[in-house]
Amino acid sequence: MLHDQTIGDYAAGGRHYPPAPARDQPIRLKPDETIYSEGEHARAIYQVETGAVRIYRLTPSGQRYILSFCGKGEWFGLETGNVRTDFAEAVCETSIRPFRASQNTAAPIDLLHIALTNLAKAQHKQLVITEQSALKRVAAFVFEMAERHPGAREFDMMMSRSDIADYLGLTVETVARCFTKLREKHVLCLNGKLQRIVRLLDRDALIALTV
Amino acid sequence: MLHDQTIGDYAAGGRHYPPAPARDQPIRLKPDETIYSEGEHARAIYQVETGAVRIYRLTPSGQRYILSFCGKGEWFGLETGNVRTDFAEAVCETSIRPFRASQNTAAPIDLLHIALTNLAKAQHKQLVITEQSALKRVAAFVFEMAERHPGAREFDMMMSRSDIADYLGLTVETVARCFTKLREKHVLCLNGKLQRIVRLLDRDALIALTV
DNA sequence: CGGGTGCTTGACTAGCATCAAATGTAGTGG
DNA sequence: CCACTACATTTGATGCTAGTCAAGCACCCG
Repeated sequence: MLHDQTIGDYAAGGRHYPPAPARDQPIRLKPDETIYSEGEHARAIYQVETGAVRIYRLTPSGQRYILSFCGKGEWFGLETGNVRTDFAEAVCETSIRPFRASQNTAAPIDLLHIALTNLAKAQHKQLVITEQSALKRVAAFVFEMAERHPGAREFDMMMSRSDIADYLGLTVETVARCFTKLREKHVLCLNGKLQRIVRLLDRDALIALTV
Repeated sequence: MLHDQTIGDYAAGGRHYPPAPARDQPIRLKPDETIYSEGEHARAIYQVETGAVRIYRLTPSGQRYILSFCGKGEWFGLETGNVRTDFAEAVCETSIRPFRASQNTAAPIDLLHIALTNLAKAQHKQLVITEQSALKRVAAFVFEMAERHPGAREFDMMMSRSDIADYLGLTVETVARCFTKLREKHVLCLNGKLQRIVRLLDRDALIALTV
């Protein structure tokens, strides 16, 4: 009976064929609702169906640092051990699907592929962050968000300025200033009461900024 | 015959039981010798036996960014696809052991565990880098190096100042200034003609700096 | 001795954090 | 309908940190 086996267990002893998941019911979440917290026992991994999730840690000094945002189709919650090392929260109205380690039913989840994808994301983020200049980082962020809405004239970032700041290692003020710079350069427009709806005016200029 | 299968192949199609490795002969490397380069076909993963390896990328502007240093026992070279996305070089006299995907012989390699370990490393590094203040970053780096030599009075970092700078997203000058500050604070001594041999004087003070 | 390399130090500057305040929008209650 | 609060974003003024440019030092080797 594998039902109580945790994700961490087969991450640690991954010599075994990954147990097939039992497809659980999707979970609907309100904005800022917690999915799991640091220190908890890791029982499942998740796939985002709609909306977005933020994965973050709190430093000893209480500062929040957002490791990643997960959008539609992306996986999160895979840990090295069987204890959560970070927090997961819904950014907005979100629906996620949990997968637990249980008896073989359907096709097994490709945990290795998920881990490698997340690793590639984390490495790319390292480059973005150290690639100093606040404007570059914000441009890279906007580009990343735009890639999630291919072909759309406009899209909603959904994250607050402080989410973006904690993601990019900047302050809220600096992020706001960068957005106004991007507007002044006619790279994008911001709409919506919270100015989170982006309309890209000059995609090439945006890309040029991230280089 | 799986002999020509690449790492990327079973990373992408990882639903299969990881092929058991053929234990290849160790490779001895001189300082700065290349192990693989961006764009090459990924044929093997490696484990460090002695010495150290730097994994890095070059930005479009030609800047080097070091993603990680791999020390004794650590694995590198596992890619999402079958093409190298980064460079690997020996930092110093180094011996590594390659593992190729070939017919089942010995125990299979736990690729998932390797991927998750590297992911955890990458995430930790994100925190270190965004945790502003050059001194904190350098302190965290020294601590990381010290952890690789538990119980040793002294140890050789082996990396040059510019390696450290490219790893932490700082400049050589800033790194040097931080080391002198650490000396002034009597946290450590530096010995050797290249000032790369560290003697920790106040481990607690070092840890306090990284918080 | 001269040149090369890697580390350190100094002077100056640009860019981001910090502190503070203004703006805009929505919601509440009189 | 308007005053008032609450919240997120934006803007402004100022200081500090790390980057930049430049020079100096220590060591090694031909």
